[in-house]
Amino acid sequence: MKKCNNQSLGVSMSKIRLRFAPSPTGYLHIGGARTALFNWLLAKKLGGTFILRIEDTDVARSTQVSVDAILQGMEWLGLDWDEGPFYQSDNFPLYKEKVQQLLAEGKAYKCYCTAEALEAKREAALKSGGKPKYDGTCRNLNDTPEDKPFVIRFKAPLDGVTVFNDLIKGSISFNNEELDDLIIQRTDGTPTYNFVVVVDDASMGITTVIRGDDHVNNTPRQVLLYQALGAPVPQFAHVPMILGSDKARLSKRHGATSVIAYRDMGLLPEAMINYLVRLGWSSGDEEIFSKEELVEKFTIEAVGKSAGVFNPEKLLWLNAHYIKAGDPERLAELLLPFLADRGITARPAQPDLVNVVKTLQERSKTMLEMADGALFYYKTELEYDQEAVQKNVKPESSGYLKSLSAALSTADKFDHESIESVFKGVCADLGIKMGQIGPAVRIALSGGTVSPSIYEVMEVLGKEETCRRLDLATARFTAAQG
RNA sequence: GGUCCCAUCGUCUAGUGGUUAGGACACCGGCCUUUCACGUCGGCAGCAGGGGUUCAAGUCCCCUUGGGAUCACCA
Repeated sequence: MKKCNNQSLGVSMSKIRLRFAPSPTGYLHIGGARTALFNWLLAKKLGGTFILRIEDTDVARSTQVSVDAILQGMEWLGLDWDEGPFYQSDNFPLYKEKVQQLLAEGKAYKCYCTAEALEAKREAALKSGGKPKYDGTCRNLNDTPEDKPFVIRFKAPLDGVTVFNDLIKGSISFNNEELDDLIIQRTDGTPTYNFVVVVDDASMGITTVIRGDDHVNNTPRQVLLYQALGAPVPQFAHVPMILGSDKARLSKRHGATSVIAYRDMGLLPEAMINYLVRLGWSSGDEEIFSKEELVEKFTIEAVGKSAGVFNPEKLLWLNAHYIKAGDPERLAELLLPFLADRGITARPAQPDLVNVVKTLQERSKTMLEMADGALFYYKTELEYDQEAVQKNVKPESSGYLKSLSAALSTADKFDHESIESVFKGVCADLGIKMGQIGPAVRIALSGGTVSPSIYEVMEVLGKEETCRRLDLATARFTAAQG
């Protein structure tokens, strides 16, 4: 067992509390899933608490559909939470109270500037090369026009430096003069994001905030807010972004970005977890990690600082690995919906799906591929690949198939070994080599030139069905050759 | 543009002053083989550039370049 460093020891002793706080304005995407995973892993590793909080203060953009999609994504990945889901929309009274507190303490003020005026000033500043920050017009207003609409701004310090030690990126500092007086309550009385996050993280006792890189610039404002509220400042860990192959931020252009879309493409959740964690984190030269191993080995300090490019090929490789290593019974269950999409709506009795899966595990990169590969087993009437027939079926093929079928039908056992020995016996009797009969047999059994091993297919199909397909092909090949 | 962050093969990464710069995906070739795969063996390929510090720099410092994030009454 490795020694803990002081930092993680300190965290674990104070019972770490983490949260994942997505906003319900879309599905759970790759980046969010990884952030959730890192939170989950650290909570599990340190015996802490993982909280799910839905950031729905933007009532206009938040939807229940998105909430459901996020929950579904979390569930698929197996990222369960200890508390929540909490909804920020349930906490409006608390935010109101905290705003009043800051107002009473002179740490916030009412601002009567209109959005239009602000926008104009911002544009002017930008045009003249200045900074587009709030100019502080209402900061020291004496006469307050009570009848006009207003927002409430946080009175940020004008000078000094705000520093925080990021668990991933190290020390990050900002000059306070770069920060302006951010709005904490809108004209309509609803609170804004930066304020709400702080109030919630403080009231929920969050000790460590793991979130996307895109929040680093918000962090100094939030630190200031914690201080103004008299709350302890949590530790921060900003995980780098995930980029597309063009090094631009991952988006729809780069293919599916919802984790559920990957499920529908035939990915296994353990492959997704494994891929996501390795994108930005590593443990020596290891590539394959079970969740249990991750819980044991993961540390937030080992997460890399730089953005990573999403690589679908590697994801696919991991998926192929987990399919190969997976439990056939479970894979059979997971295969059902993909078969249903292909017209096999009920779980077929014959041939046994688990046996079918076993023949396909080593040759499927996705469950979707596996479903495609499984189809021929369940077709009563195969369509032969014409090109394959032309190339591989010779005038003598029908005779070979007939002999094979006859020999097979008298076999007392029908396992891999006995099938092989009968097969070889037939070849010897006919004085031919495997290559002279193999392709035609494969077409007879599967309809094409690509399938699992012939012996395996025969075994799974069973004697009766094997002979039926062989006989059927004999007839059809004969007919085709006239 | 301001601010903040980042920089090892095409990609994900190991590396914490002394290494023939390691692994993985992808790619290429050999082997295995009744097909497709799996597997296996081998190959290609990298420290962005420039200055320092040091006996010694991928590793420390500075600059340049490049990339990203962010500058809302969104989150």
